[in-house]
Amino acid sequence: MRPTKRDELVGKALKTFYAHGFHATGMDRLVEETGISKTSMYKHFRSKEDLILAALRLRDAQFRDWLFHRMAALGKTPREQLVGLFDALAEWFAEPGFRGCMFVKAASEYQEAQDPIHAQAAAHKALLFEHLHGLASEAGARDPGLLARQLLILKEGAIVTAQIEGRPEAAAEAKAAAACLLDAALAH
Amino acid sequence: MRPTKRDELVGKALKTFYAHGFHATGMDRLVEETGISKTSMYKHFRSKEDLILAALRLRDAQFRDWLFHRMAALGKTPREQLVGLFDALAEWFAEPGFRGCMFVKAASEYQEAQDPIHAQAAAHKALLFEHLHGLASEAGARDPGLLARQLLILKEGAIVTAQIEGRPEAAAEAKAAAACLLDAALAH
DNA sequence: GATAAAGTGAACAGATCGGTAAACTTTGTC
DNA sequence: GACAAAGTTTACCGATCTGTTCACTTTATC
Repeated sequence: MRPTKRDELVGKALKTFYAHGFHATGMDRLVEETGISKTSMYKHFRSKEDLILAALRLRDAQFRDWLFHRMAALGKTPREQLVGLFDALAEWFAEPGFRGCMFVKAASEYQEAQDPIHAQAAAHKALLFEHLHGLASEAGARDPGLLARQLLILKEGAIVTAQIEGRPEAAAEAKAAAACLLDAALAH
Repeated sequence: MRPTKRDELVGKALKTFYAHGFHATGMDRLVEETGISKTSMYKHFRSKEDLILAALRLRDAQFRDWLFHRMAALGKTPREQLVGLFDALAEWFAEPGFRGCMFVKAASEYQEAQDPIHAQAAAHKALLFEHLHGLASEAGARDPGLLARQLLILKEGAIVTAQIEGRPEAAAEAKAAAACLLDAALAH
């Protein structure tokens, strides 16, 4: 099973949505940038919303896969992995195409919590929490749920800061804050 | 000098942009919701972009005014004021119309750093930093710049988290993390 | 009470929006 | 090599987008 046109479409749509936003990207622009006919697009997806949802699913899979593997590579112990989260962020911020978190943008443009697009963004964040919660438990944190949530707050804050202010150093600042939290949560 | 039509327009445009987003809000919708004629709008502002910029200026003034006064009321010492930031956030998150940070949304929809809208969002964040930097200095922090940046990262993360996941508790979680950072930065 | 500023409604550009229709061509499979 | 699936081009639909034009009415001021 080679990559189908459908996969190609979703992949390129993801890039375009990420680079220019959802409302700002029209279907005609996707035709130009992907070289795929509009008729073909609407054979795969009933609506623009469906295409956006597919793009977000792909992004979720790609991002979690990348992040969790990077964290595992950057640290042996659970604690080192949690710190590694912020080293991974630093690598991401340094990439030329970095534009912030796609799910924050999605939830930003589709604000109603009932909206499927917003819901999918929230689901992505929930999956990140699960992973960090597991690591915090393994690390022996006093309150692993709280620690995971606080680390995720630092993560979201660093991403937003890096994007708006163009300050990739936010990753290092968040990392230092995370170390402080870990010291307090893992003291015994 | 009573409130002019212009101020009324900017105020109502601000609410509509905040509730529904920038690209998703057309000028015709603003005509409906404000009751102000389109002709009149374009007499005050040459373009939609100019109106957005005016709305963001108003938001910046309103938000900083509210936040800094709330922080001052919630704490006497500089340290208490910095903690109060997160109590103020909790109050904001509990408001019915809470939709996250307007400037994050603006920078999200207008991603190019050169874009005037994006630049204005960044300017707002810089003003927040200035204020916190001053307080951190007064509090006697070892590295007041770093502390201010870390507290702002917590603030941005809490806002994004509260909005996407609908979890206003993020304010309290960020507050606990901030207390940990303050303990470490102010130890002598 | 005349005058000018400010605001109004309605119609209209020209472009773009999401989405569809019909007729045709490529591609892979048995 | 027949046949179906998948993809193509082209034109089109009605709605909406930002922005303009024009003729008219309200409002405040001296």
